[in-house]
Amino acid sequence: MESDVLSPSPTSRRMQARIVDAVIDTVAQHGISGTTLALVAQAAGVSQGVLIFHFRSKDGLLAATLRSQNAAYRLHWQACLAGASPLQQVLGLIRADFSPTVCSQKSLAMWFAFWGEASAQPAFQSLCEDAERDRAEAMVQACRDLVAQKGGPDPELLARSIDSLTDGLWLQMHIHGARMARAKALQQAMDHLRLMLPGLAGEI
Amino acid sequence: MESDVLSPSPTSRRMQARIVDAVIDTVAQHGISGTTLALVAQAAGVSQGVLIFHFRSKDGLLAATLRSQNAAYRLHWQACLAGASPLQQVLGLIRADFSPTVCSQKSLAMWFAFWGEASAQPAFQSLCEDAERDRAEAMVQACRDLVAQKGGPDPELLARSIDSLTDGLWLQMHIHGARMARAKALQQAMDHLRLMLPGLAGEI
DNA sequence: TAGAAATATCTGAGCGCTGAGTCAATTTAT
DNA sequence: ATAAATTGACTCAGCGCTCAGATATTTCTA
Repeated sequence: MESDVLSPSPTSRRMQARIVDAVIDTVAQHGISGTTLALVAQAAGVSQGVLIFHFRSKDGLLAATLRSQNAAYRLHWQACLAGASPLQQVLGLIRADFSPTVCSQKSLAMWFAFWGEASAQPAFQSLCEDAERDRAEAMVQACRDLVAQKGGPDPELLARSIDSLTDGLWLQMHIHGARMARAKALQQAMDHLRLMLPGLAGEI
Repeated sequence: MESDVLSPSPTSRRMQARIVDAVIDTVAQHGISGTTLALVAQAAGVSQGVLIFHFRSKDGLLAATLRSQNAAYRLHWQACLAGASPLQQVLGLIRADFSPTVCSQKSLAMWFAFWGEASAQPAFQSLCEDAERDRAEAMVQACRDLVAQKGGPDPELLARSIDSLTDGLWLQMHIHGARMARAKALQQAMDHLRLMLPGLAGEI
């Protein structure tokens, strides 16, 4: 049986997760061009052969890692939606993007590494695209509900502004490292939101 | 004589510029991990040896390319400042980020390729950092002047919001390719600016 | 239930190939 | 004439990936 996404035994699943973690560490530290099977195997504490056994090729390994992180990211922001008020949904989506899990130095380095290679690897491109699009739709929906309830600017403009802002803050956190800390970025995002929703300043 | 940045003869300078152009094309198309001396040499129409002769190593070649693009970017936005009113400066800085030269698909692909490798290559990191910082300072100054003259929110918040927004739009243009076109991104940035400066909506 | 057979997982030495960098020879500029 | 610039064949370290065999896990049988 092919050891792809389908039918992984528990043993296999655990090993694959361990390898994916090692890929993230390695990519974050060495970039994609510096990531070799030897380094990943060493980081995971296994032999090189097992990487190919589970993922067929280096590209398969990278794609699986990207899919895995996509899924984790999605679960993370979706958790903020259920049963929350529109305002809480918007705030939750923003906070989710600045939570320690999602935007650690390591995580950012990994995302940017993949984004950097996306134009060269169409497979990466579409995976990256999907992740962002679903989340953007959720933000538009939350903003529509919020504006319908409490007033404010055009909800689509608001949603896209928030998305662009958080993306931009990610870029700055990545480039400036410790000089643009997570807390500072979140603060900035919230200040910005207050500016765009002056009527709700008290509630933010 | 070392053929570094110092003392390039006209012949040398022309060849180096030609090689740097080839690097940009190659990196944009194949990513940094897919960029080889052979590909760059082919794109430039020269032999591999000459790349090493002028830039010592592949890393030297990439670093020189990044420096060159940094300088071009800086010249480009600085041209919008001289003798312009504060509002025109702010608008000019924004427009500069969305001009065809600066944010073509190729250019974006190159920047993201380098940003992706920045965490692995400290040399890239600091080069990327410098470029953004100077431009951010110019934006803060322009916003201070603008707010002093025409009123508005806290100028530093305004400046950082604009910077984050444009960075985020770059990310979206890069990831979504044709689906987030340059004109649309610029439109979005301007809509956003009107939202933050309602008093100046008529002038934007 | 024990234990054998079958399958799934894992190892690590090794293979073929590619890519960065060298260098002696040649061409071009001063 | 001298130095600078360029070539392209070459080296060799290191890469992705293979594979024969070892080990663990599951399934079958009595």
